[in-house]
Amino acid sequence: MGRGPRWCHARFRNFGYKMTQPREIILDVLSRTKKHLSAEDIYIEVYKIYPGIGLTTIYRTLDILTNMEMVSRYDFGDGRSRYELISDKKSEHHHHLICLNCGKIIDYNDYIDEETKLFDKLEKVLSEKHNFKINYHHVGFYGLCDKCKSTTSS
Amino acid sequence: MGRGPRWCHARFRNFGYKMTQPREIILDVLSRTKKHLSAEDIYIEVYKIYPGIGLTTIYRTLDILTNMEMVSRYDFGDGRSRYELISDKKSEHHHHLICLNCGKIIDYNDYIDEETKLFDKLEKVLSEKHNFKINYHHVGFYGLCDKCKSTTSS
DNA sequence: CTCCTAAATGATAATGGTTTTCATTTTCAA
DNA sequence: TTGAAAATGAAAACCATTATCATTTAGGAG
Repeated sequence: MGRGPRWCHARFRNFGYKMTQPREIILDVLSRTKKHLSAEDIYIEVYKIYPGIGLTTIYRTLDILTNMEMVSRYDFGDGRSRYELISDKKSEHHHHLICLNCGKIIDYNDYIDEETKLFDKLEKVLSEKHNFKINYHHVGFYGLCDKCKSTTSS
Repeated sequence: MGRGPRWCHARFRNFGYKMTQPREIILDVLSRTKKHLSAEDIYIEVYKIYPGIGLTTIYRTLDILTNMEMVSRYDFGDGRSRYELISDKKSEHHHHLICLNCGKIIDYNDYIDEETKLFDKLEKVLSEKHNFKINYHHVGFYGLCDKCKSTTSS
């Protein structure tokens, strides 16, 4: 997705939105990380550059970006949503390992071709069978990471 | 999982929990539905049979059942968790289609064998590669259901 | 069966992420 | 440059979930 500010500006326009400084900075923060940031994480980063920012604007911008399909929203079950810029590169498609103890998230794309093949087939079959328009899918493996496996008593 | 009250009672004991009437009723409600109930949904159902019930008990029991791996908790992104009794029958293993507009959830198990095969392999590879103990995985397809597809303007 | 203690319960209050409200500021096309 | 629509941010509201705590209950010991 990272085609620079020019491209983003046009895209915002196309969706009937205006490009503003807060939005630019939020996009910038998202593009500079590989982590899965929460709204507050993003707020803290944006605040360093633009202290006038309000948490509300973060939420509103993330909603817009999600609707524009520039950002994925994930619910990993820790009570807050996490956001990730969608890459335009197919090679960066990935899914997640989520640690139930510490919340650590690992991206993986092993066997992604096999997965893609199966999921393409599934999407086709399911969308026809249930007359369902599928926009995207989420896959997550939940468990205990390296550290928590040895630390946790459970 | 539905091996009757006798079996559940023993299982509770084994985990150091006591079997109580609220817990029995909650299990009963869960076993009588194929839907993906929220805590409040469950509260409403239990209330019909046992009006003394408190919402706190629903949450606590669901936590216990989740830890005992008798129940799956899902976050489909609508701001509330949903719960589903885990079946002991392999044939009832399934994943979900979630409507982003109305929240309708459809279970599917097409190509579940192929999926299982791929996921078993993935779990093996990923758990070794990242030294990660995988407990379970979630797969969800998000989009618009039959009705919402024709209704929604977006 | 009766007691006793730890566990469970439920009413209430608190928490915390997210959304709404609304007066003010900003964008951008004319 | 200007004006109308869109965006912003501070504050309050919302609402699912969790913590607190006094009371009740389950179920093993005797």
